Amino acid sequence: MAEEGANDTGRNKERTKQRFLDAVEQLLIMKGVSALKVNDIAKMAGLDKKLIYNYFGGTEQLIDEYIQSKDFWSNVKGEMVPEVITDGGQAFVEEMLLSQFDYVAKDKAFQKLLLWRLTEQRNSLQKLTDAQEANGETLLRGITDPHFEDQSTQFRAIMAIIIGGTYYLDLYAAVNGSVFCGIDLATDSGRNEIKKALSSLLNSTYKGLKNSSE
Amino acid sequence: MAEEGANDTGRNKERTKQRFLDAVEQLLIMKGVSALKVNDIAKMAGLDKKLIYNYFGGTEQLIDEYIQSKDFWSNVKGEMVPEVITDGGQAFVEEMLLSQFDYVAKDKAFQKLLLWRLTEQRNSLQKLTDAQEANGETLLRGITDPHFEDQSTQFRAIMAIIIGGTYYLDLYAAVNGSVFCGIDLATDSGRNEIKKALSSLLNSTYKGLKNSSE
DNA sequence: AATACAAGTCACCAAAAGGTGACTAATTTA
DNA sequence: TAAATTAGTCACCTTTTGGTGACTTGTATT
Repeated sequence: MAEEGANDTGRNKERTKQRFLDAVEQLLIMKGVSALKVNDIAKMAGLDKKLIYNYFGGTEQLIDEYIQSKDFWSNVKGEMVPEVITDGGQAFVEEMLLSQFDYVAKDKAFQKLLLWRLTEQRNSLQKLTDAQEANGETLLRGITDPHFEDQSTQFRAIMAIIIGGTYYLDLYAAVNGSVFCGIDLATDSGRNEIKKALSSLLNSTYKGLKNSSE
Repeated sequence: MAEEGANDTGRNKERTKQRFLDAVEQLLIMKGVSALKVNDIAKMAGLDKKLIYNYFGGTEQLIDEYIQSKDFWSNVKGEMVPEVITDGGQAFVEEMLLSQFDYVAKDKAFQKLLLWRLTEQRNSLQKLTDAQEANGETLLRGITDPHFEDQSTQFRAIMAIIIGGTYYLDLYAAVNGSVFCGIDLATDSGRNEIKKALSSLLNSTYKGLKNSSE
C-alpha cells in the first residue's frame, strides 16, 4: 500500500480523482457549465481523459460527484442557532440573510450551482435543492412558525421573496453591468443599501405580521 | 416582385428568415440555450442550414437578431401609467409587480432570456438589460423618487430585492420541484401567498419609509 | 419563351468532441 | 526480485458540429 498523506508526486488514484474534481470546479467558475467537456476537463487537470472514464465512468458521473462533494448547507445547518430565542428569530434570520448575501457574492462556484439549478434538471442538483429545503424547513418550523402562528405561511412567502431576491441580485451582479433598479451592486455602498433594505423588510415584516395577529 | 401578405408556399426570403427566428424560439423554450446549434435550428425550421449563413451570416447573428426581435419592455413602458398619482405610485407599482409575477411565469421564452442574462455576457442581451434599466429609471425618477425624497435610494434597494425575488421564484418554479421555503410555486394557492406577500411588503414599505421621513 | 437572378438543396469537408483498445510504467505483494 | 496489479499514456476511431462550393429550381422581367 502506498504511503498516505501529503505526497504529490508519483501515481495515486485518489489524488488524481481529486484533481479531476478540482478541474471541474475551476472550469465551472471560469467558463461556466457549458465548458464542462471531457477534453477540456482533462486538459485543465493535466491528465489523460481516459482516467475520467476509468475512475468515474464518464463526464456526467464526474460532474455528479463534484456536485455531491459540495455540501453547501451543512455549514449553515443551525450550527449557530441561539439557545433561547425571544424575538421570534428575527435577529437570527437577519444575520442569516445578510451573511448569505455576502457569501453568495463571494463563492463563484456556488453561484454557478444556483444558476445551474435554474437551467437544468439533474438529480444531483435536485438533491442539493431538497437538502436546502429540508434544512430551511427545520428552521422555519422550529423558530418562525411558532412565532407567527396563523400567519406563518405568509411569513414563509415573504422569506421566499427576500431570499430569492438576494440570490437573484448576487447572480445579476456577477454578470451584468451590475446596476439594478439604479443600485450598483458592485460597490460597497450599493450592497450596503441592499443590506439595509433586507433588514428593513425583515423588521417591518416582524412588526406588521405580528401586529395583525395580536 | 412577389405578392406580399399571407403566402405560405413558394420561395420567400422574409418568411424563411422568420421561420429561423421562430425555430430559435422553439428550441430555446424546449431545450434551452445550449440547444441552439446550426444543425438543430435548421432541422427545427425544416430548412437548409446554408440559408442561416446566407441570411444572417451565422448562428450567432441569427441568435442576436432573435434577441433583438423580443422587445419585452416596450409593452410595459409606462403605457398605463395613471394620469394623476396621489399615493406615491403604490397602486401602480403593486399592479406592476403582480402582473409581472404572472407574466414571467407564463412566458417561457422570457424566462430563458432572464436566465441567459445571468449566464452569459452577450451584447444583445446587455441591450435588453440596459433598456429595462432605462425604462425602470424613468418610472422611479418620475414617480417614486419624488415621493420618498431622501429615502428614495432605500426604496430602490427594496424594489431591487422584491423584483429580483419575483424573477427568481418564477425561474425556480419552472425547473425544480417548485417548493421554495415550503411554498409550492406550482399551485394557485402558493402563488397567491406570494402575491399577498408582494402586496404586503410593498404596503409596509410605503408605510414604513414614509413614516420615518415625515 | 428566353434570360437573369434569387431561393433553396445537397454533397462534401474540417474541426471538435466523445470514447476506447492496447500499450508502458510504476507500485505492491509474494 | 519476480509476478501481479494498477496508474497512467497514446494512438486511433466515431459522432457531432460548423461551414461552404457547386448545383438545381423557382420567380420575375423582358
